Amino acid sequence: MDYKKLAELLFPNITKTPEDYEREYPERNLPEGAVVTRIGPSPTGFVHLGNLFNAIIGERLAHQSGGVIFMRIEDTDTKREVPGAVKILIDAMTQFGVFFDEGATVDGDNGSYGPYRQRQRKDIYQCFAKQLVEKGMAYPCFCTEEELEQMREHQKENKQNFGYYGEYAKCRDLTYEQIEEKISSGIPYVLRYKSEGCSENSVKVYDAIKGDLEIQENYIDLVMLKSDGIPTYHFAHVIDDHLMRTTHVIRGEEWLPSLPMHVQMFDAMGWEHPLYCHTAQLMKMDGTSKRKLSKRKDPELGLEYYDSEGYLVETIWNYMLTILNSNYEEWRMANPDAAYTEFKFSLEKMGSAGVLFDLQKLNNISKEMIASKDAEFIYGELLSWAHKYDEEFAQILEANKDFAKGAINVGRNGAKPRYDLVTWKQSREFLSFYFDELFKREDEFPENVDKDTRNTILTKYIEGFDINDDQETWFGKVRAITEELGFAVRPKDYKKNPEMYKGSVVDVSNVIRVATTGRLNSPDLWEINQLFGDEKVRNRIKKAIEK
RNA sequence: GGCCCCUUGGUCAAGCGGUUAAGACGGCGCCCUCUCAAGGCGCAAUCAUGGGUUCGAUUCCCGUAGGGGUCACCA
Repeated sequence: MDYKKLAELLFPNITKTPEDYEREYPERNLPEGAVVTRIGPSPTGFVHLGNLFNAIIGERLAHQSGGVIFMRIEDTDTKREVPGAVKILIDAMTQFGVFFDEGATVDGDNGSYGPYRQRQRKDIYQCFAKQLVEKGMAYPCFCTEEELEQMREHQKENKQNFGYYGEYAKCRDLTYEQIEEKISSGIPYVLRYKSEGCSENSVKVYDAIKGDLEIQENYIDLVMLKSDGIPTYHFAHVIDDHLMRTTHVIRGEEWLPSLPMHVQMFDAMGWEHPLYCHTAQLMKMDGTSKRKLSKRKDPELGLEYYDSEGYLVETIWNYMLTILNSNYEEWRMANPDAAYTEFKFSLEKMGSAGVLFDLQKLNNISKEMIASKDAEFIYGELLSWAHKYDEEFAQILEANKDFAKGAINVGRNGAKPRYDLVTWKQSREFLSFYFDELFKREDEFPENVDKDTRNTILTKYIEGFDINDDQETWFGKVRAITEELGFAVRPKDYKKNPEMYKGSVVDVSNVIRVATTGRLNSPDLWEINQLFGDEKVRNRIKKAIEK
């Protein structure tokens, strides 16, 4: 077989040579040890946690080493492409704090190793494919979907390994004449790599996360180019990451099974493969077993979820870094105020087992993060969240700017600040009672205080109320009412001798609390009163007194 | 079914041949306390399993089980 002739038949329009591209995309001029990596999302319009997970690893690795991270759009599957997905992708990454040095942008490219959209790289792939055909290492395959389906059925029945290989690789030994005839009669074909591998052999590959891997050699004649001339992931990965001079390939471990194909292809091209970093999958508890997070079942897989719940980007990063690097949490405790960029991220500290996504832990980090911010900042973030998700609340926040900041700050001035706010969505609920527009009685008055007594408490309270009282004086008055009405001033006394009292100061203050805040649980009442001012306090109490 | 990856408390995990097997989240209890949040103190809870190697295995090797992934002209 004259492979040169076959190559010309298959790729008559390809005139550039691999050498041309090697010259066009030279080695990068970067400092020693600089990491070049990328994220390669498909433009499906859905940006999930896994994308962010891997992007964060890449971002840290690249930027802490003086390297480069770029975005390459893997749009080889036209069927799955969603219009506008690139913008969604870039916006999401930007929003979550991942910035790229080069790569695809909304309306083009930025960088000298492009194009960064794989469909635009068709000629490049074909050039290298042509070279492989010339060397007799790739061949056209005319098998139809039905034939392949039958092949799989047959293999299944006979308990053989699935795939296009050996005796099943029917198109492998087609003559030039046969190929020419099929092509001239317009039969579609794919280009397959002619694998010389054998399932008996194994190859060793070092993975920066998993360690030494011993994997079965690839013996399948994988598809390099689909019938439309666009490459499959496998071929595109090899060509792109070589030409774009990627040093680290960070991707999910679902790629592990095809790793043999990739190293085989790199060998075939005569190139060194990049350092592979296969990350563990994000899991979720489902009943009693762990499972991979699923796009359909788990809303928290979509990045959109974290935005709508209202988490700080910083919180997400802190959580991600704690599950990504086992020593991050320790470092964070030692350096509570340091920026995460000061942490030295390392691949060695990454776990290789699947990680269960822990919302409680995330919330804990979020709580602490918000507690460390000042009211001005919190107000700003809360407001921009509200503009996006709850315009009514946004209007209220804007109309009561200083009051809102005061509400945020209740209980946060002392040495032990409150940790009330977890997410913006939750904050909206938590803070709602401060605002008359949103105020409503959410909890019932204490049951052991009858209606008349309750009204008496509230009436006496409002009679003696003076906004200028300091906290001690104010509570002294509550105590006085407590005593006067036959309640125990000290809760312990009531506990010891419940028959001697109607209740305790707890009940009395809870009556006042529910009247003031609509809730049985609230931050310090005196502080709330100070924020409210005389009129508002009196109004709330008056409204609570039932005739 | 083949192949591959993974396995320390409920969760994230430290450990890298000899430890009372860290720490964090969560849970529980106590303290503080007018409620809640926070805080302080404490408690419970882990080496999947069987065989080796070794004076000694959570740690090294092999098997088994369990979990996960993957076997497309999807990535």
